[in-house]
Amino acid sequence: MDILIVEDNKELAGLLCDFLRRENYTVSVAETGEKALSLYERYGARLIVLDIMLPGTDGFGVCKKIREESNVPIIIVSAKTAKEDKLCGLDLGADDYIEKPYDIDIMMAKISGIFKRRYAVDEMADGDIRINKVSRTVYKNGVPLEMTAKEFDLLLLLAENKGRTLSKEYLFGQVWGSDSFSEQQTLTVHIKWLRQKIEDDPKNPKRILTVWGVGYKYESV
Amino acid sequence: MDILIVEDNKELAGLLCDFLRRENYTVSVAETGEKALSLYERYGARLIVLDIMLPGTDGFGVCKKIREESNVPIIIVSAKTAKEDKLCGLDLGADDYIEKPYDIDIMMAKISGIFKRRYAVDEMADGDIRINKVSRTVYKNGVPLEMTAKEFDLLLLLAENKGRTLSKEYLFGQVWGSDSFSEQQTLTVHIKWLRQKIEDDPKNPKRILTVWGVGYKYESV
DNA sequence: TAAGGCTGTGACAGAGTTATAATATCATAC
DNA sequence: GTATGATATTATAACTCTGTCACAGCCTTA
Repeated sequence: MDILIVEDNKELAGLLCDFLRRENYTVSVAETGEKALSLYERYGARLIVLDIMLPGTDGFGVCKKIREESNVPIIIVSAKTAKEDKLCGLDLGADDYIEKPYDIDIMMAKISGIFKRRYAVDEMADGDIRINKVSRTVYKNGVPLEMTAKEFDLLLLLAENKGRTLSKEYLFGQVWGSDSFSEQQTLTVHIKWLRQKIEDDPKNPKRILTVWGVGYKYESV
Repeated sequence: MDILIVEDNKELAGLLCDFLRRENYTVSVAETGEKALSLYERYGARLIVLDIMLPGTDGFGVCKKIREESNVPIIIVSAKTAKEDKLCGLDLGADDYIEKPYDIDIMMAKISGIFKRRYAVDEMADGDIRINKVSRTVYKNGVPLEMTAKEFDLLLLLAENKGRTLSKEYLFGQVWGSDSFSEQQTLTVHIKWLRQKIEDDPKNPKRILTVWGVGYKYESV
């Protein structure tokens, strides 16, 4: 499981849950401290969003318990805004202390940031293609593809501009870092190699499309 | 170096610096983005406290540059309180975004928390490899491996950035503490020695992988 | 439909990068 | 001062990447 939300306000929990699932995280919700601990015991989590005011064991207690055995990132969320409460939460080992009500975009950004840094995931996905910028690996249906430096740069540039036609001059300038564009062929050859690696049928490219007389564009399958 | 403060307001920087030194952190202050980057390149840091409004390259630029090659914790501190600025900072990979003026106790708690979670971990484990930072020993399937200082530093750096491709320049800068990078070969030779110790089959490395034209990365088996 | 320009393909060689082994230098402890 | 181990350097080998070319095939336009 990716994220465990500990929150007794069902509406709030549901909202965050929806946003997270939309970003493809797997999420569970616990409404009491006890449930949170047992869920964490059984299934673990890669991040915990923890409310302080809970029936039964409160958030501080949950935080303390979890920290006894794990460094899993914990974001405390609370309507308690007193400095003492924040210090208490931080001392107990929470990674962050966010005041209620919070902005959902900020929360999402913090969560995604923790995942990126902690689990080294900075990926863009498009259909069965997944491009991991941090490790510079490309996956197709989960299978890693060996990419050379130039191939990776070229693919990333195209994929980040999905649907947009990029001129050959532009592509060359960005990837080769030069405006000379001496050899037109160089680019077409690299495009060919790229297609051989990521297209199902390199002869009939579906992802990296030629735009005649202009350049190339990346499209979803 | 433990903490790099990037802040052009000398008074503010001095204050934080004093508090931190009282807690026995080693601290440096950079007053511009450029200085920050060159200091980080040369000496590294275990945490960066980064102001946004700086003369020259602003904090966002510094953050971006650093994130291109490192997961070092970054706390952004700024008088800019707009949601967009916060999102921008978080998107660039900052661990936290603290508004100015901030409470020094909260800041100290956050810093100490980051150090505890991130560095006060005596051991890190990854599959059958266990790295003990205190004794500077590496275990493979419980069997201790003799590591030289350089080998250990290199392995730890790679392992702490698991999944992230680290450039040769960065690796050299961090382990050899120099930006000269005079001798490319030095690094490759040490990589080879490392592989001989921790890879099952040093000829077919599965943990320390070459990223052609870029550098190396550590991956779980 | 034919011509001309644009793109795709396969092969190859050279450039550049990395791996390896051997040797030299340095620091440290004895 | 010597022995030892760690580290740096060097030379060479092995390998991968990249750019180039020639030619084939395709698209567009007249």
